[in-house]
Amino acid sequence: MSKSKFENPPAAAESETREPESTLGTKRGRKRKRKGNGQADAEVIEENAKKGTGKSIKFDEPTQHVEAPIEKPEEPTPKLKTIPGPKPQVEPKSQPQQTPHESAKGPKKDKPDHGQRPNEKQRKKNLESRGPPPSRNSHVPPHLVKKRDELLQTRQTLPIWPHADPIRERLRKNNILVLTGETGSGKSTQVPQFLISEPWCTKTIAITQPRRVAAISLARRVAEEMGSYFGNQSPAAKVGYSVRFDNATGPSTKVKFLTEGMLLQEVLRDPDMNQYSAVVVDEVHERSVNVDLILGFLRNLVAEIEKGSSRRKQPLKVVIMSATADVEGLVNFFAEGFAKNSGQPALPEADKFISKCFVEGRQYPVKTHYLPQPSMDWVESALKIIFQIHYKEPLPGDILVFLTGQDKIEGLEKLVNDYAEGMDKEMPKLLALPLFAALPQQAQQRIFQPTPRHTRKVILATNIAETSVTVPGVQFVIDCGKSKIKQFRSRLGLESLLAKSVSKSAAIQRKGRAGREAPGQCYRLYTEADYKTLEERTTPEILRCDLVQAILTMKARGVNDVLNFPFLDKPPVESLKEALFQLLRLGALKADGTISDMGLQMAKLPVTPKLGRILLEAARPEKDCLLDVIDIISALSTEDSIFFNVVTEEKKEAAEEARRDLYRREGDHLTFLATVQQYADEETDRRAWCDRHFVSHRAMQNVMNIRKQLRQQCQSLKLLTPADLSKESSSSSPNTDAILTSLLRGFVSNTARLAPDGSYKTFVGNHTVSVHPSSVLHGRKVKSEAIVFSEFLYTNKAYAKKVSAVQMNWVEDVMKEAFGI
DNA sequence: CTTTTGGAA
Repeated sequence: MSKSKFENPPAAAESETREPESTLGTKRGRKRKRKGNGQADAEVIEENAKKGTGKSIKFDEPTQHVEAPIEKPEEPTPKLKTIPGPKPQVEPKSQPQQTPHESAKGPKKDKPDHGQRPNEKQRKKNLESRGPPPSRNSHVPPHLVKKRDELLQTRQTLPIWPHADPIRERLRKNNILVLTGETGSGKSTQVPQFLISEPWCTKTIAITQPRRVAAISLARRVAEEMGSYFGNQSPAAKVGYSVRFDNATGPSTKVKFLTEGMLLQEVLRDPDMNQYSAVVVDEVHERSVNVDLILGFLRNLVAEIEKGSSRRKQPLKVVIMSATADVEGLVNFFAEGFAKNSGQPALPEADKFISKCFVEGRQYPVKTHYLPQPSMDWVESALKIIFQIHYKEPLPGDILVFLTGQDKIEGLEKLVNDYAEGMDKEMPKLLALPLFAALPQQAQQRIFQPTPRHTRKVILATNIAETSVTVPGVQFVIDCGKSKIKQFRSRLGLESLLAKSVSKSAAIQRKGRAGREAPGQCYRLYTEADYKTLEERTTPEILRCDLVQAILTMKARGVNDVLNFPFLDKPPVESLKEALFQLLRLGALKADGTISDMGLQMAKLPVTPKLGRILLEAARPEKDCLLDVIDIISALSTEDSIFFNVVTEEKKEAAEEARRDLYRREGDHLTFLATVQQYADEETDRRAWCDRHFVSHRAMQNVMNIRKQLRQQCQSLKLLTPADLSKESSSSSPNTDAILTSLLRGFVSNTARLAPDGSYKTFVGNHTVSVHPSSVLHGRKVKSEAIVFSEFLYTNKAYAKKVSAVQMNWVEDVMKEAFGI
């Protein structure tokens, strides 16, 4: 293999065909590549398990009895990972057996690959030099060894395989490696295995993932490839994972996949990351807030170790893995850390400290089509193109349509079905399948069922199909070029959710979805000129979100000077300051800006700072309503909505009737409390209870997991004693005043008063806000003098979501306390 | 009169 290629990403080699994208770290960075199909299957399995559709999942019954005092809680949650799925076999991220020679390279290229991959001879040579994996573990059962040896062949065909030795060499020389690996390169599974027997690798290797399902399925795959036990199957297991609700690591764990949030949580206890010899940060191009924080912490830590000012004396190896070819931003980012050390204003030769590596991926070519004219109505344009494809192109070949949201999806679904009815009976049929996160799990699963004979699937999806779900069998992508984006306006304390044009990198990502299994085509519902005007990158989340949580995370980990934290993209100073004030108002910071005891407690709770503050408030003796508030916070923390969203008028009335005993006149929060408590009290058949009440079983299972975790966490923070839990009886009526005033303490700025014209105006900023139609308070004839709400969201207008009625004097009291007026 | 998508001892 050529050394020069290794050190230099082949930027020059791809000039014309390369779609511009080279500003990660300096400008914007965002997702582009995705997982292999096999992994997607695993994701489906895990997803299925997570959402709890599988009948085999058993949840712990509610704790009416005394719960054993928790020293070391043993597996608080069901073992999702071992649930047998329809296809338990996890495939590698790419399917090399299907791409013998004609695959094109990378989603951004339409032309075939010319000799980037090493030839067979080189590959053989690499194998010889490396030899078969050592089989010193004779106690490992034969079936694991057999599986490992079978998988070895597949591993050797991965594009990353020949890079093994260079990667090892680079990391011996330098502590930091920036690795670009395109879709299907195999980096996530192979890199940890390349490093595990290095001389410096005396401890564990951590690999972070943005999503839980990915962490679990990758860990399972790597265990198989290594011929090792997995997770906590055996104390000898060398591969494990750690995600929320599920820690499967043991004393022998050498390779540990974990979510980004989990690593951050570990940093809280162990800022020097002493348990690790290496940290591999995967999927950096997705630029989640957590990944940005991790990169900042790592840069600080590595620089301190280098300087000798850290308590840690052993080196920490860091591998940054991204799907985008833009290494320079990341290299410069880390080089700055070293430059600061040496007191130099400019970077010394960055290459002396930081290595680079580029690994090609595996993708089939995808042909792009644009509209000749801009379209006013892209739902209609999509409809036309669906049928155009259907008439013109032979089966098989499913169509994936990217739309903005549920309403558009349902609209187009109906249109497709209507027009399909009028088709010639001889024609292949069309099967329209919606796909969005709020869709019940069962309906989501339909995209994985085999296509019926003589039928073409049309999957109508949100951007869930961009990263989270890999839809199989897609040969045609239709991309409307828009997606809904959440943006936080820190000045107004308001979030907006609006459809905006996607970035070029997102458009490329969507297009790539057509080239996973065979050459494909992508129809963009806009003109080529429009494409050229798109932003290069999706704005990183850290520039779009409320920074309160990120800053508390930093403060709790010893970063006091937040304004000088090494951000890959630095948010505006005003937003940072606004978040600092917010934390001060919540009592998480002292006046000098350092973290308070309360702030530390909040940082240890797995909820947003506002919700954490509410829990602490409820624990105060004056309020003494923590258990009830935990129930409410659990319901607020789940991503799925508890109450099914009913469409038709009759169903709406039926739901209203069925939920009558849950609804509370005080508002949504106490309605949640009643729902959680009744669900928890239901001991015979919770699923049936949910069906009767038009409540989402999946959401409630999630709520119960969070509730359990919060109860445990509150115990270890000494907010709850085992005695509290034992004397609990949900028959006693809740102290609603205490609950609502506790909520107010966290949601100080989420309050509004009734104006003479019948509208609500926020206390802070005097903005008009409407009660969201999903609230039980929506459309009330008698309005309360003031409201508190959990979310403040602008869509068609500014809405208050999850709303409770409160007394004016309560609001005034809490404002005095928070603002010190 | 309504809901992009991930994530947390």
